[in-house]
Amino acid sequence: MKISHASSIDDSQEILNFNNQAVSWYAQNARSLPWRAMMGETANPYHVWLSEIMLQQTTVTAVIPYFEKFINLWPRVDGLAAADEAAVMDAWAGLGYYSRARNLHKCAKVVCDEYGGEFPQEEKLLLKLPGIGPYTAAAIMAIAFGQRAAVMDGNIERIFARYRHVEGFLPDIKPILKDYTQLYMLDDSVFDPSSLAQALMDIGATICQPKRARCTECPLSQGCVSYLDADLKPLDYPRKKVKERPKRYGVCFIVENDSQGYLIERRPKKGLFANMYGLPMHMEDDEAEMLKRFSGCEIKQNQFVEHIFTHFHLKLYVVKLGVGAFYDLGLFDNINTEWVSCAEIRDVSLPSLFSKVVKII
DNA sequence: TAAGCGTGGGC
DNA sequence: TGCCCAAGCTT
Repeated sequence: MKISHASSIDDSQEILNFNNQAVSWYAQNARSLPWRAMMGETANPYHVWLSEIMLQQTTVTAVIPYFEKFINLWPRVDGLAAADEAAVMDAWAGLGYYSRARNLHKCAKVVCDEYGGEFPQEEKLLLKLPGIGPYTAAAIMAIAFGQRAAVMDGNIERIFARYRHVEGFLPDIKPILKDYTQLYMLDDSVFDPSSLAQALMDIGATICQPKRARCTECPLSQGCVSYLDADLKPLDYPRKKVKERPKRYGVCFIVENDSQGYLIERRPKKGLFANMYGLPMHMEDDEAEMLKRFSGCEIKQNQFVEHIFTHFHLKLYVVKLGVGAFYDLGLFDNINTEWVSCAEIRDVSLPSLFSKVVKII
């Protein structure tokens, strides 16, 4: 049996079953999360928005402590808008994808300046806000405001790729999967869009997982093509094109000064670790060339940290040297530097890469 | 359009 | 250990 995504998708009874199964399952199995309004509670749009931004490409486990921290520091959006950008960046340190923090702060200001501190209840307007893209706008519409929206995150993509057996590779098949979300996520007079969206995300996170599919526990299995068809395996979908991760090399400089401590850098507003504090560093693609360039500063073969980014693998040598020697390397131009004392450096909010470096000092 | 952008955890 | 992965957005 082979069902193409073009056939028999007008089966309204099947779609109704899908919705019924998902929502009933959610009523019994919803995860309890700090930002989540449970049955009978009213959703807080600020909490929904903040959590959705933090959860972009980030695990629930990692987000929870940061969400709590932000809500304690800034219980409402107007407080966040009034905060210094540096304070927001510092509170975000360690969570990754730092442009999210900048956009979060910008977004809070727009919401306060242009919308009186209330998030607009229109998807078009939400999409214009910094850091809010198609997924997040739809999620806020559904979860915060209970309105129908085609919510499609990685979980929901995966569920529909398996449920409807969509061949082809991500991201090519995204438009097809998007069509399915619009088809299946029914009018809000029939099912609560908030429950439905969160149901699918919980099912994706706990049952229909990327590397494991607990199909016998899945409330959607009775309609799932790649489960029902003996020739298909749910785990094969969605297919993805694999990209290789290049290896890059760098040197990180511990610049000490007896009277003033360590040299740190406020990084540029764009690029890696945008706008965050860091230690002076330099990266290159070729290891031999880089070692040659810095042959003057006695790089030790066993003094390095490794760090895996989404798009490259970094081996970062760590070198101690004095101010004069550092100056002679010619890296000082365009670097926005500050001094911190030896005691303070461990208290500066740093991206995890630099925290690793500080630990081996 | 595709590349750039972090981090910690799971297997 | 090495690789994959998580509630994507921006340029």
